[in-house]
Amino acid sequence: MSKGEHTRQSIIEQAAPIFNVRGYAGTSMDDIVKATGLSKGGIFNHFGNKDALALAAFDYSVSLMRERFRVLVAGKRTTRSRLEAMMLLFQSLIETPPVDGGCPVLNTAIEADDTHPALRELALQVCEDWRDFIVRTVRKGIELGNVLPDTDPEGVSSLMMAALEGGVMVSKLYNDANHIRRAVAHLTAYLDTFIQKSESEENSS
Amino acid sequence: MSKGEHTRQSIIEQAAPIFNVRGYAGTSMDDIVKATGLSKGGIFNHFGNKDALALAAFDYSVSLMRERFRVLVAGKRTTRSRLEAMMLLFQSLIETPPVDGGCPVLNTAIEADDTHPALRELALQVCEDWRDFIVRTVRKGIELGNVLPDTDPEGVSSLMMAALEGGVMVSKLYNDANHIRRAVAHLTAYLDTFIQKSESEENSS
Amino acid sequence: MSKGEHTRQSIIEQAAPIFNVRGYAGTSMDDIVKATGLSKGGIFNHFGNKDALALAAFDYSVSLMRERFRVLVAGKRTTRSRLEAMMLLFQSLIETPPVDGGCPVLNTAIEADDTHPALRELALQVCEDWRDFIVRTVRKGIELGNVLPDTDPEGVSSLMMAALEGGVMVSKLYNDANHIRRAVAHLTAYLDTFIQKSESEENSS
Amino acid sequence: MSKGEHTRQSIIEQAAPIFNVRGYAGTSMDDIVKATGLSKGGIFNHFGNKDALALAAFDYSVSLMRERFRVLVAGKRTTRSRLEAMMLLFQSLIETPPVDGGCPVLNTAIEADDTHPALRELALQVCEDWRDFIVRTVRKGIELGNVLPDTDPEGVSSLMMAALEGGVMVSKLYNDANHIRRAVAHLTAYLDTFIQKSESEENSS
DNA sequence: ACTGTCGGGACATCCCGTTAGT
DNA sequence: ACTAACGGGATGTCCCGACAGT
Repeated sequence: MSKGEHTRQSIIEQAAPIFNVRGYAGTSMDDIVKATGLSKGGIFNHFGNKDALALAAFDYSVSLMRERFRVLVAGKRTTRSRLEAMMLLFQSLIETPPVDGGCPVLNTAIEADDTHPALRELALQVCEDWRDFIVRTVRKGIELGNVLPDTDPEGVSSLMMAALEGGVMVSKLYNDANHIRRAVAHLTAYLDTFIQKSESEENSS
Repeated sequence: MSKGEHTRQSIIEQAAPIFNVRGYAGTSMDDIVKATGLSKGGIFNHFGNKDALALAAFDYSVSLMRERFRVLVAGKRTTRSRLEAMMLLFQSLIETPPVDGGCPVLNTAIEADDTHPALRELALQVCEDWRDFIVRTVRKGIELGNVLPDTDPEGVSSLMMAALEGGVMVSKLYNDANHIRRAVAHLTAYLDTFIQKSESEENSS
Repeated sequence: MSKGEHTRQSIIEQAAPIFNVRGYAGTSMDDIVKATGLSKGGIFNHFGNKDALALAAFDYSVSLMRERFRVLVAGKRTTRSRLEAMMLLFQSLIETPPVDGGCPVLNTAIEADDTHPALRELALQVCEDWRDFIVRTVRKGIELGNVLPDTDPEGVSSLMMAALEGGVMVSKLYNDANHIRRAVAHLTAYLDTFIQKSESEENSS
Repeated sequence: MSKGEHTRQSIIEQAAPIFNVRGYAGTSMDDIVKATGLSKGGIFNHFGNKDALALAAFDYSVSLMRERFRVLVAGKRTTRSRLEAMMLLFQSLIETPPVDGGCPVLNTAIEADDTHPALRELALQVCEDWRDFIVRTVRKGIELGNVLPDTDPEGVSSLMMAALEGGVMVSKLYNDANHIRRAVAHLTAYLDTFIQKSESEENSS
């Protein structure tokens, strides 16, 4: 990585938590200047404007979540364990946050949905990835016969995303991890209502 | 209502959706000036600063939700119907929004939790009221024998708040009411797992 | 005094120390509103604008000094005692201030001399009255033979005014009455250099 | 001097007389903007806020007086000539002002003593320097035997500062240099009452 | 005579982005 | 690639004064 790219990456890494905590409108370029120690020009060299930086920072925050998810889901083959990995991802957002400020998708969706199309689009994309993961996992379970055939994958994914993102919001508001934990506990129990108890690793190869 | 109070109320009513859509940091006093047609001096006469106006606007947005909830819960005596009223409240936020911009508690919690203690406190208060309603409703059901005695009221309330607020967020992000509807559908089914089927109005008098 | 006049006077009395402490530019009409408990309109009823109030307040502050001087000089017939009364007036400004903020003439002269002709004129008028008192007192002493005939009344008055106003300034800056006391002590000794020791009351009738 | 420093210095030099004439509260940043031709952003780049600029402007005005005093006192070894240099400094403030608006210490002390601790402190510091010069000069004279041993250095310094600052005020108010001249004339004569007539240069080496 | 309400503009400060210079 | 310096405009707040109503 060239020196310039290194600087660029460093800016992103330092900007990400700031945007995630204060929001797009609540963050000024000067905040980034102070955090990075660079000058204004130095930052604008890498990002044409505040928007471009915010987008990159969002991407970075999301990449931290993706990486964490990759680890959590590694080796998980069963429907249940894969869906549980997703739950643990969100629970870990509260318990051992990869970025300050909670879930970037949640934060960005809430701030940007009516005001900032570009950011909104990004958040939507990530959310869609997660929903897609759930939908595909459930579908595959159905195909494999581990999941009750009349299970609605869309219903499961909507519920999970809602309960997990909502759990993050409530836990952050109360500063109490129990809320997300209870949501996860419920979802875990919920899995049993449509996943066969006999499911085992060999099912999914 | 005196003329001044009328103006004040009018400012609040016009400011509420603006704050709810753009957020606190994303809303400028000039936005309010333009929306109300008043001058800056005229607005600062009623609200000492932006904070005071934002707080009042939040209160107003919440009052609209409270009023809607009051209607939804009116005459509802059973545990199930009362909890369903709460779900319908959030579902209606998407289907027939009382204020533009989604749930003010969600929006405010997300923006303010790390940056604006006064707003955060207000959001927390409202969230606590809702949680309290759920907890008390479940407890009463247990006392009356309609609800399975080992049901955890805190667990129910955390799950419901998470799934409903999260459902609002996801539905707004996708601009698709189906997500909150699916969350509500699940919760409705979930009620059956701890509420006696035989529950009827005469139980709670 | 009618009710209106009473209110007017009350406003003046409460505005005077505020203007004297914070200066004309540093005082806002809202400061006066807060201090009086009246509304803005109530004040503008009595004073067409901020200027008019400031002028009246200055006059009032000066009147307090005049009254105090009247008491100090009462019955004083000799050249020395009359000049000493003037010194005690300024010393008392520090030791037992009739208005907060020091000498209104000094304050107003400093702030207004280059910026506010009306206020400047007022301050100049009062200063001239004091100088005039000194000049006439010395002249009369010369006429009566108590004061050395080659004494320069203008010189005495310029020195006294300078040393007294300057003494007030230095004492206020240091918050230490000793500076004005030392200036007065010097002036008192200075009087002996041109006033006959044998001067006694019968000289001035 | 770098370009930035040059600009900064230029701002100070143009701001100093404005602050000295109109006072801190009476001067707006726009006044500075107009005087310098710079934009607001350009000025705030060099001074974080109005206070910082006012402080720097005060320092600059004082530095002009210090430089003038340095010239006046250069080569002056006798008690009398050194004290006379101080008098001439203040007299020159009226006759050939280094900054518009009179003595910055006087102006600042009057405006700031009850309202602006930082400015007050600065003014006090400078005043203390001057007083200290007088006290030390007189003390040295006593040690050298040129000054009457029972002379009170504190008394001399308080009187001189009072008469000189007060003289500046009166002369500015009347727009007539005679007042400060008369005060200086008196002080000059006053020196003879405690300084030996035979004092000559060889006394102080 | 006094209050309540409001307009219009000023004020200090912040903010995004650009440019010259190295 | 990075800094220093700056412009131009927006932002929250203050401030003087006006006016309607009582």
